[in-house]
Amino acid sequence: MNEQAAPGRVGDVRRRNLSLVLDSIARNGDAKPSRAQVAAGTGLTKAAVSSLVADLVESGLVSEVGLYRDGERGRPGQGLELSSRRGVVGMEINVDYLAVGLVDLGGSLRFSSTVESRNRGLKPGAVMEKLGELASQAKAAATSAGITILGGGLAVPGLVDEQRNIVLSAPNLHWEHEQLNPQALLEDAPLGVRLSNEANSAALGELWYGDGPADFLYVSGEVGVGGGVIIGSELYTGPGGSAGELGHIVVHPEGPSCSCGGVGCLETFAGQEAIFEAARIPEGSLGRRTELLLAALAADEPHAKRAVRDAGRYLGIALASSARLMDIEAVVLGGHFAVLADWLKPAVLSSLERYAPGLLEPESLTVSRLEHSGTLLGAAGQVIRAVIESPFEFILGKPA
Amino acid sequence: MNEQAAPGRVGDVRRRNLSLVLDSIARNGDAKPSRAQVAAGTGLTKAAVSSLVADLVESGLVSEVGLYRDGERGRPGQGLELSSRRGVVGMEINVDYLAVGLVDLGGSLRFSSTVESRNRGLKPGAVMEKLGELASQAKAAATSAGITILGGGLAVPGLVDEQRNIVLSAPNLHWEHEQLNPQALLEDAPLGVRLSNEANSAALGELWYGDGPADFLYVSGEVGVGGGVIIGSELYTGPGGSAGELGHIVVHPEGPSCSCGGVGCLETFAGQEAIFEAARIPEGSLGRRTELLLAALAADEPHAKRAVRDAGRYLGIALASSARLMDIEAVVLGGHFAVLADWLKPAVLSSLERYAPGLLEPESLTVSRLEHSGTLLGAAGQVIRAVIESPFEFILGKPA
DNA sequence: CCCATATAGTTCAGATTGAAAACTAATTGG
DNA sequence: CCAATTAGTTTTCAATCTGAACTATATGGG
Repeated sequence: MNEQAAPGRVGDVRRRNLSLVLDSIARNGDAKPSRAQVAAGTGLTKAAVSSLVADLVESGLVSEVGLYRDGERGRPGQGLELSSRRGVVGMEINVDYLAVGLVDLGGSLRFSSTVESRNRGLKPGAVMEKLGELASQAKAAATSAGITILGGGLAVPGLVDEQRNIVLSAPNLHWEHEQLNPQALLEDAPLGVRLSNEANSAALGELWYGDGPADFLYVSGEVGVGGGVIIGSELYTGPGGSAGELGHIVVHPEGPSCSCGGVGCLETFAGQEAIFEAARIPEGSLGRRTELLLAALAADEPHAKRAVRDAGRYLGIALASSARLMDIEAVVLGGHFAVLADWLKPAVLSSLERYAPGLLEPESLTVSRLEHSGTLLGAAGQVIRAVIESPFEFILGKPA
Repeated sequence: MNEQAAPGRVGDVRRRNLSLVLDSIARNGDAKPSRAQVAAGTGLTKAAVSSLVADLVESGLVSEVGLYRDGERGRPGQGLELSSRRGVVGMEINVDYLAVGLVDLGGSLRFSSTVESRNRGLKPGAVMEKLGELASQAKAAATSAGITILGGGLAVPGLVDEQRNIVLSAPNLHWEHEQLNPQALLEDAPLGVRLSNEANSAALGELWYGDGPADFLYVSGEVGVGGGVIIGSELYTGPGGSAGELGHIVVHPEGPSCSCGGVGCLETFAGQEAIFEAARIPEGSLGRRTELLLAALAADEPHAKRAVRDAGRYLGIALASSARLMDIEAVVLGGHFAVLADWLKPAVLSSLERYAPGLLEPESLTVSRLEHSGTLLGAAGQVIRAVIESPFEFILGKPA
């Protein structure tokens, strides 16, 4: 007999309802709902909510924050919120910088720090050591703010195997099948450290802490062109975990060869390198080249304008195909594309209009406002969401 | 408070376990498992399975089929199977034919009938009337076989709104926003008739009754080029229900204009019309033109060979992009593409190798063996799956 | 100032359900 | 014919929700 689904036990009902209550409190974070409001919102009885909230408060996930005084009749409720004394550390390794952030359960970024670091070509061990120093800063910040760190999320610009903590391939770091030990960054954290893809984390950050709708494609223009697909408020990673690889969609069958071995991939037209080259920006650091490009654009320099226009045109083709294939109705531009948005967006829109008229509303092509913190928030948020979705498991092994 | 998830009640556990048991019996259809085997397979106790099976037998969904006699020691078990006395009618409207089939809960096609019918341009009412005659045949077949019809599935070659029984757009029938009344085809069926898209149904048929793996893209070459995406053994329809539209992926930015208003869509290279035209097959009925094309290919006629090779090449580009974007690892060719597979497949494979080397194994590009019955089985199967997934709801309003 | 009214939250009986264990049923093999 | 073995049922128990009754704490009119 081949089976997979677990049988339903009576206790599963409580698991689910603990999550439901926690989620309800999380969604209404600003309102600090009372037990009675949670009961109304979830459809559970007051009795059940009381019992569930008691468990959540005891575990430290939820705190009571004083009484209501809204001038209404009746006994005032106890406001509930996700504990601001429990946090998760978001971390990011990128090609030219490292970053950490401390996010409390309510989603507030309580501390963050970024350092420049030329990571391309460095061994994972060296990079992890540098990142460890940043993580220590986050731990110190947590201690002084009285925050217990539950876990961490580490985003890298490449394809990862979350289960086994392996970076399968991060071409822009020149990493190939590298075993990491992210747990070492936060040794005492009961939930450990979760490895994730940078574009996917940024997409999730946009979903949870930005203004991404329930369904959208996040497009990250970094050195490569990555993407994160959000469907029904969930990250879609595909059966093998590598969905959203927008950069290697074929946008011109007679286009140039790509580093992936293919031909005419989007990345050969809209990757950072391709844009800089077409715009005739000389070699240099990424930050410097970006400055030069923006200056050239501002000065109406024809090569620069043309480079960005072409990138936008091919990005539009890729988006048209993606939207058709996956029925995507909104797109959020991030990374390099957010920086270039003023010049890029018109080209993308006119390309969309040419290749898939009427498919995407112009208003549904938006630009991320979170910038780098989006990735940190998303990386940490994945751990926070895991707790919200399975508080029961967390309560069992609770850390005091 | 904005909430969506329903609270977990104690009774939900039984709902879930009823489905689990029914699913276990369905998966092991040929083995006719005993209660004890179901218990072992699901992880439930024998006691729980006994109680659950009693409800399922009483509702008529499951029947006991005699004792085991496998020569082992111990009391023999009662074999269980999905009742072969309950069935669902699958129906299909396509451009040049109508079809119905009677499928029992176990997935056997107990009766089927197809008639040629030039439906393009006909009003939905006229087509539905013709289809009603075929449905009557299915009903008569059910009666004489002692099968109670629970519901039906109707597949059409276009985008549908399942909830409201509207065909939003079926360009090849020249239907645009047509309200149907599929319930009228099977008036007494307690579960009604479910409208669905033809390519999606065919994909599901391939999944449930063919040899499709848990994750694949079904590509249907009919008059248009459609697709059905199966992920984790589920149909992926996208937030708006129109995912899988492979036909309008842009495969050449300077390609011809497409009926969708776009440019360079796959359909302009690999749609039936495009292939016939490039192969210089004269106008005529679809069946006749297909015969001529196959004859020309067999005779090594250069235009025909080139037409199919080009179609394959562009199909390969679309598949490369799709596989990258959605992380798809297997493709099943159906419809026209299955008929042309011998000539088409080499071109698709070499195109894949050029545009996305190593992404898809040649063995994971397969050809459907179900042909037309795949769509019927898939259309009916959706109703069968709905019962398997929610037997509790079915038991409540059970028909005698 | 007091009490009717209203709202928040708790307590407790009742119902549903699966687990576990003991039990009954049916078969094989020595 | 009986021990061993496997299938399936019955019984007891614990978990957990609902619903109703109850307690707690506020507002506001007389």
